[in-house]
Amino acid sequence: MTDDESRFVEEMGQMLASYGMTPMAGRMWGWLLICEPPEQTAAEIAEALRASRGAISGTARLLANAGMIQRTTRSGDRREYFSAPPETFESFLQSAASIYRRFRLMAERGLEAMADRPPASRARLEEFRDVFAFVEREVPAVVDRFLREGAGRTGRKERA
Amino acid sequence: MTDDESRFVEEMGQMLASYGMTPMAGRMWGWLLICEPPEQTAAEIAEALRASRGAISGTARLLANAGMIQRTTRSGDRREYFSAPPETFESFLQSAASIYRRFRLMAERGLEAMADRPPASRARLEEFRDVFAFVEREVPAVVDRFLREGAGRTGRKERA
DNA sequence: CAGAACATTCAGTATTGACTGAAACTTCTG
DNA sequence: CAGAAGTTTCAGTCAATACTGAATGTTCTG
Repeated sequence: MTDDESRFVEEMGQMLASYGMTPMAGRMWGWLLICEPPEQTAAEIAEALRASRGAISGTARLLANAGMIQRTTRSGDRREYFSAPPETFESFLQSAASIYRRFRLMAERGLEAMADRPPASRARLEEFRDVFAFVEREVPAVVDRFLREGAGRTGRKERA
Repeated sequence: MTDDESRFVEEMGQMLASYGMTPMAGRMWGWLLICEPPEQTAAEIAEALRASRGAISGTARLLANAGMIQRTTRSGDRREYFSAPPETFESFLQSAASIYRRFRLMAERGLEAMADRPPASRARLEEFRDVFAFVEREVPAVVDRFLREGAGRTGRKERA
């Protein structure tokens, strides 16, 4: 790993950490975005990032749950391979969009909590809920539109 | 504050904390979404949340920077009033959308770091950049569309 | 300008939580 | 089935950081 690459990996670590993930999650994702070959074993990643196997294991699960990486296996090989292919960007975006859903649901819980308050008091939270409900509906549509409009432009394989 | 309201405030604290803000930021925002009157002084907030003045001060700046609350003053009153009116939801969304920009910029930094690598190796990051650039462009448009389409529906004052 | 009312800063404390590394577990090979 | 190769779990350590509260700074009033 060159110095520039190492800096990129480290900055990605800080960035994802600033959004509530762990630094290691950012480092691992960053590394999988630039590494060669694109598929790496846990051991390779641990060595590249100079991290423990335990950290890689936990972080891999976190990233996979967020839809940010892919785990693949090969027959006759006990090892697991991790990668961050283009498909994961979209699933990451879609899972990121679920944040809007969480906010809307929170607003609805709040409205239940203040069920017996006058309408004027509730108006703020109702508006809050409406704004987020709208974005929650529209963002997935934006990502889908990229898949259709943008697919050819970047030479990516068309899907579905 | 009723038990239900207190639970809402606390859950909002946990939720924003999970996205990299402080629990206090979430509590304060949550409280400002449901409190009566909608505008509250630092002293009132500190008492409601049973937090120190110092915490309120720092958190208020954080939330104001993120566009999530408004600070207002009144002539002949040294105190500052905090509130979370509907306008702030949109500015919050817009600042949330800037996250896509950060990701795109990060991809571009990464591409610089691997400038002398073969095109096949760079393809992943290029795709990454393209996806996020697309969403970065489109999400503000979604929010704007809400402002136009949704304004009447929720009885909110039309703007601009 | 003195003093009161409020806001901010910051050093210190307590808590949280990220990471390590050894032990336990799983899965494949001969 | 024994052993090897790999992965996951988890108790413990250490660093990061959220919050407190006293001291400092600021702004308005008489």
